Amino acid sequence: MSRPTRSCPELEQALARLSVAARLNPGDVDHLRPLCDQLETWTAGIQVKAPQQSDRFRLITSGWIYEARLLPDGRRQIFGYLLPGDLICSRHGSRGAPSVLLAVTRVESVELPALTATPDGRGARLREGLARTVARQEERSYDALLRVGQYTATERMAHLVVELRDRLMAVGLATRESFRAPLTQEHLADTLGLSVIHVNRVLGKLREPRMLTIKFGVVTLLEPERLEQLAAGVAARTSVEAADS
Amino acid sequence: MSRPTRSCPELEQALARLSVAARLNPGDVDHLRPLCDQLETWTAGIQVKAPQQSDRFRLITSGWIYEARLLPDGRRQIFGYLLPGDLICSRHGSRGAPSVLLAVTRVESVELPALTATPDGRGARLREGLARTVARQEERSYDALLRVGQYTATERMAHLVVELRDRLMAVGLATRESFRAPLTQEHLADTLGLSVIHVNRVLGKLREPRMLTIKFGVVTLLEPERLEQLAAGVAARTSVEAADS
DNA sequence: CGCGATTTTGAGCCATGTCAATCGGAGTGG
DNA sequence: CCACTCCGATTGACATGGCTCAAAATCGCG
Repeated sequence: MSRPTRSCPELEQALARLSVAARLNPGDVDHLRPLCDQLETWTAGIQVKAPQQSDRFRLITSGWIYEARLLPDGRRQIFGYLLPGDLICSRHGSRGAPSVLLAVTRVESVELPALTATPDGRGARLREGLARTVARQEERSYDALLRVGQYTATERMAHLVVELRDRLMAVGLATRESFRAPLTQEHLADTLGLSVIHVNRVLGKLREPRMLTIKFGVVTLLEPERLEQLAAGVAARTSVEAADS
Repeated sequence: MSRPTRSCPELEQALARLSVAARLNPGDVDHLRPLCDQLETWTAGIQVKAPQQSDRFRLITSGWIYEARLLPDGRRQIFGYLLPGDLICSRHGSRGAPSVLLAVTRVESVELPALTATPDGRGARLREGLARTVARQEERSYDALLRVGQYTATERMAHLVVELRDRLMAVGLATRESFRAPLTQEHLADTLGLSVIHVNRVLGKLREPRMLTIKFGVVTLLEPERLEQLAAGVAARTSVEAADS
């Protein structure tokens, strides 16, 4: 649970992604790496505890987490996913009404060191970078709101798939056309504000014209361009119907 | 545009609300008040510019603003509203894709002073308080996401009305049963992810059983309890239909 | 009084939801 | 290796919430 972490590809990828998102320079990353010694692992389906202190962060090195709020009658809204390279911080789980973090798969993470102020300004720089990264993560809720509030079911699906692809591409876990995703159609439904059955139909409608397939946890964007257009909300509604006729 | 502000009830209310949200103590408020000298006003319908620097804040003393993203084909998602006592900061308008702040009514605001570190820790305390307040404001996007993703049209309306009432009550601009809101049904529609016409129907369905009326910009919660239940997502779907039969 | 913006109403349709059943793969125990 | 089971994906029939179009009524305002 707290064994010193040997350098491993997952950690490197996560740090690389973090350094981009937080605009760190290589020196800062090198400084950070040996200090990431608090490894923690969660098994699939378990609830993930965010750090208590608001200034501590865990960096996900592998696995998927979703954040959601549950209603008493069983409805569930998934707010979004935390992927390798993302940060878990105390803010998660305290969005007005309580929300929960749940591991979709087995998840590994390292705790970033406490950022004490240093004379060379590195501490402040890191702190600021992490804050920016967390802010970016939170901004995704606005994308999600637009998606659910204004998009059609097909557009929503495209939007989500493109978002996940772009984020995974940044950590080297996706190409422009494909990535692995441990999501069931129920996850997709609760993320997009649709019923499971309608998600299935939408997937069928995107599969026929060979635009998108989701099979065995593998997402394949057969026509990335079309999907990106759909995701941007600029594709005429008709372009989908035209395709499958 | 930059005349010294005389003490006025609006400013006092806004400061009072801020002091609660940011957990300031009276001394801090007294310290802040005379420094709020940069008054700025926007007229209804105009775009509101957020402060450039990320550490500067404007406190709204009167008026309503909405934040939205616009799609090329005319669709619009309203993310939420900024009310008296809320803070405008640089983060607004930069949520991934660009979003805009638009004044619903005439809006007045004051710029809070720059927060320099002080020996007595007041600067740091204020800074932290403001950050917490902004964070709280942003958390509302998660409420909105749940609302649009999982709630029925009726529940969405109740949820929004209750949210606005609660926030306005905190600044003394609402009672438990009523408040003034400068929103058209089109605003409501774009906030709730519904069509204008359906908003109208929902309002009709809430008006008949005398639960809620929106008329002349005045929102009246005739049955606050029922609406609060609807807003919490715990009211059986049937309770509404039962009521209007 | 007349005009534009907003609200209201009606008819009809489509997207999406519900219910129920089947199918398929993955694991498990015999 | 097979039967069983469970979970997720798929399909069909059907119901309905919410959308579109069109038009009338109402309000706010000059």
